[in-house]
Amino acid sequence: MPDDAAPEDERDGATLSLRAARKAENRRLIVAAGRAVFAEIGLDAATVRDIVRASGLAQGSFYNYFDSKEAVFSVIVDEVVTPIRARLKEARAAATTADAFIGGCYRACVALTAQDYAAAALIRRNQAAFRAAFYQGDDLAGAVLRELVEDLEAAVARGLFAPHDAPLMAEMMLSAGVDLIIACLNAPEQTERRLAFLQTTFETALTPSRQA
Amino acid sequence: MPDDAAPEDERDGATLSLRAARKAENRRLIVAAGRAVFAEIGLDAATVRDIVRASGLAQGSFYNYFDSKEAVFSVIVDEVVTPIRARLKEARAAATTADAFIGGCYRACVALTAQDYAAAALIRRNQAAFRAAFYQGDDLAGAVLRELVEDLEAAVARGLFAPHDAPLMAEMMLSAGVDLIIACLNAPEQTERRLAFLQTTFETALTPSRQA
DNA sequence: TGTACATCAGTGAACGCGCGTTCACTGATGTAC
DNA sequence: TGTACATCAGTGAACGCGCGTTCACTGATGTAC
Repeated sequence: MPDDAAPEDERDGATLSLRAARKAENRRLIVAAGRAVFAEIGLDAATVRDIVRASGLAQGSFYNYFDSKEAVFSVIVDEVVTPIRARLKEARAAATTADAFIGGCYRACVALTAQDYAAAALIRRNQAAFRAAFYQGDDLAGAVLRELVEDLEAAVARGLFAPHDAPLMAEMMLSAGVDLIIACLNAPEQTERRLAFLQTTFETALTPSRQA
Repeated sequence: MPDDAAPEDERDGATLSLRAARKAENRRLIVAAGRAVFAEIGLDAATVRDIVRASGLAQGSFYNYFDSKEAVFSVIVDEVVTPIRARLKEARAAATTADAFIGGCYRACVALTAQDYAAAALIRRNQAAFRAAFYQGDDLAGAVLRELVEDLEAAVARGLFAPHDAPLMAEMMLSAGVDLIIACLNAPEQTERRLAFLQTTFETALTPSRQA
């Protein structure tokens, strides 16, 4: 059974041996091929052979790196989610107003769509898998939801938002974020309108007392 | 090519001939089998043979009724969406307060989950397909979104809600409805909490002036 | 440094399998008289 | 009503295909001396 985690052949900071470098490179090829295939036809429809063909390697090589297409997909989900997660945390930590908190989150989503089209297309084509990844609490992707809950509660504590059901609010905001990414990919010209709508709606919902 | 629409062999209200009755019955068997299979393993993973096996018919019979599993799925989507659509329209038409409008919609979603477990499980397992069906504007399923937009705009006109971006609000409410159905299937004990949250949140967002 | 052997990932043909779809045949149902 | 023929949906074996996975073989890389 191959190790599905990142290879750690680089013996303590030394440069990689030729062999280890090749392994790392081939692994990258397979993951990149998986990204392309999953973005185009989705996890369910994709086959191991599709990925192998797209990678340019021989059929048999795949199993030196992964046990299944699902293992590849899981690596890709982590790669896509990690930067989003970082940017979201950052945006909320910097927020001193409700406006900045909400707008920062959604602007980060839009930025992803603009900067990494492939990742956004991947999310669109594998919506259910990404939603599940975001919602399940245990792994890295689930952390996105967990951290949003924490940040919402902290924001309530320091008076940024009115008290509310933070776990459910977080789910709703996250779901709206996924919808936003997909919608902006399908109709980029509506991006600003959507951002404005989300900002107004969640601000109104989260700070009812300040509204007209 | 078989007709994928409902069979109309019943010559103008006369009782069905034996043959036509058998055809109708077999068609029903295939659709019912499709419901079970799609709910369990999803459209993508399902095969024509899975459906045939579940129906009890012979392999070859399938193609007397449908061209593909997708054709079966599309019939099922219509069957599931039609009653939801009717109940939603009804609930909103009867609403004289913002509360009743919002609560009525989501209570209708929950009622579906409670009364037709199979349909809810089908939506959960085929989330992407149902979301797409709800969002695309042309067919029956797309009508759900269209009608919600109309009803929101009418509600604004008669002063029930404050003015807002109705098309985007409708999308968000619909998305939250799908999430609600799935969440209530996964954790029925949270149903009331979720209903209360949606009601509070959307009422606050839609009638900001009346909030504390 | 050079040589000889050990290691290990790459290769692609080959396996068995389940798939979608077809089609000649059957037999029940419908029709004409 | 009864009989003879026409119609048409049901049947399941059979087809070719692409799939996941394996494995004996190769040859480049690494190691020992």
